[in-house]
Amino acid sequence: MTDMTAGGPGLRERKKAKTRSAIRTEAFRLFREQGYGATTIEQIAAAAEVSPATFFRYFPTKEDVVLQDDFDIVTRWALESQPPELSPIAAIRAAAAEALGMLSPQEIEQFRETAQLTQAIPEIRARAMDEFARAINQMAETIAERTGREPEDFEVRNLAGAIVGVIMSTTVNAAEPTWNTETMLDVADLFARIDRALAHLERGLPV
Amino acid sequence: MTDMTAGGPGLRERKKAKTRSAIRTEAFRLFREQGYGATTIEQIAAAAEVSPATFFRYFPTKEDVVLQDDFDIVTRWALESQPPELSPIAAIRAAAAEALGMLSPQEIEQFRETAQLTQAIPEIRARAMDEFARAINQMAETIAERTGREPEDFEVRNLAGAIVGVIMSTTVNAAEPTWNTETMLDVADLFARIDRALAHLERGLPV
DNA sequence: CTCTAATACGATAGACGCTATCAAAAGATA
DNA sequence: TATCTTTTGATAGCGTCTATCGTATTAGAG
Repeated sequence: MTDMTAGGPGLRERKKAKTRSAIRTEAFRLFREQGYGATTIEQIAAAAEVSPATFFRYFPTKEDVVLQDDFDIVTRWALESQPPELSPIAAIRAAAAEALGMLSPQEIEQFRETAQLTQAIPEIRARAMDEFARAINQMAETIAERTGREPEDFEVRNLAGAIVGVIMSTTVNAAEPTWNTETMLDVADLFARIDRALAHLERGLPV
Repeated sequence: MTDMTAGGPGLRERKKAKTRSAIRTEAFRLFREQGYGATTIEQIAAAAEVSPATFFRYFPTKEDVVLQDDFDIVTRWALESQPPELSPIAAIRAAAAEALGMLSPQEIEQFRETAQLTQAIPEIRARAMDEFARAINQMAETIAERTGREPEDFEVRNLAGAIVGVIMSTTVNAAEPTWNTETMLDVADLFARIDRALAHLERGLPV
């Protein structure tokens, strides 16, 4: 038995991670240069130096190149490490701030580009909204743990829905988006709005 | 000048409505019999006795056959006809109950099938979630009218987000859906849950 | 180092959703 | 009837995605 296995992930895993990263990087570059719709899988595969078939081994659909980020894992971790005496909403606010602080400038840029594509491309936006729905279930589980109630509890799920809802309201654009590709998106500002929305919810949404 | 033009919609419009209805009816029948994914546009077009090209003239995508219902128009109308002294949430609750009452048994059945497909088919569910996002904007406009504030107002949009969020939480399944196609869906029960969720929100979401 | 089993890859073929174009058919107008 | 507009069908084509199969690479054991 050789000793190499103990160290890190094997050679195979490293190559896979490298290929995956290459595909994503090249895809985003092409999206920037030509736009999402005008970029084909064939082009992405060629740029990443893999076959088109290999693309689909790493990402089930074209949309997943954009959407499969690991950010929600970070958020979830940050949320679970909040002190239990905080109220659910307060814990989320603290976790969000913490998660934002943990992102490297590169990751922030990646996040920014993802968010931008999410707003601009209908298919991607739809998929992102679907993940909001799954977020309700996750949120319900977290709230259930903190309050000692069941994740299926109606009021627990309802609170989770309201939290996700107000976060959505900060993400979804108010006016018809004026898609001059110039519309920059400030990640820090987005998080500030989310925090403000949650604070408003905590006060009972007075209008 | 003949008198026929004065009466109702012309022959052209009637044929169009008929074709549209035929496509939808046949599509839903095939979805029931074979499932959504296993049904092709070609089959739907053949069953409705039109060409595949004509299908796309009536519905931009396959998903739209399921999703383009006129229910939200009904809801919107019911909402605007609520007395202005009601709070936004109370008005929505009253409007929902009223809208449900206005549906014929056929329309309820159509609604039921749509909701079922929406939960079962990922692509459709994603599209439906996207319409929830647009619903936030509509809701914000309605709330703005009722409260005399701007639709772009942060707190107005936030309240709209929370309302749509709790409605989502009643729609999205809690547990992993056990998709034995047997899982029936009771429309009246769904509306009851929505009403309960809004009442809970009105009380400030106590847990 | 060699052999074997497991795994990833590339190449190919094909189904399906969807778009574009153009000529034919049907409805409206006079 | 004659003319103009709208709707339709037929055809061709692009791009996403699936399935299959032979090959190459890696892991693990003798």
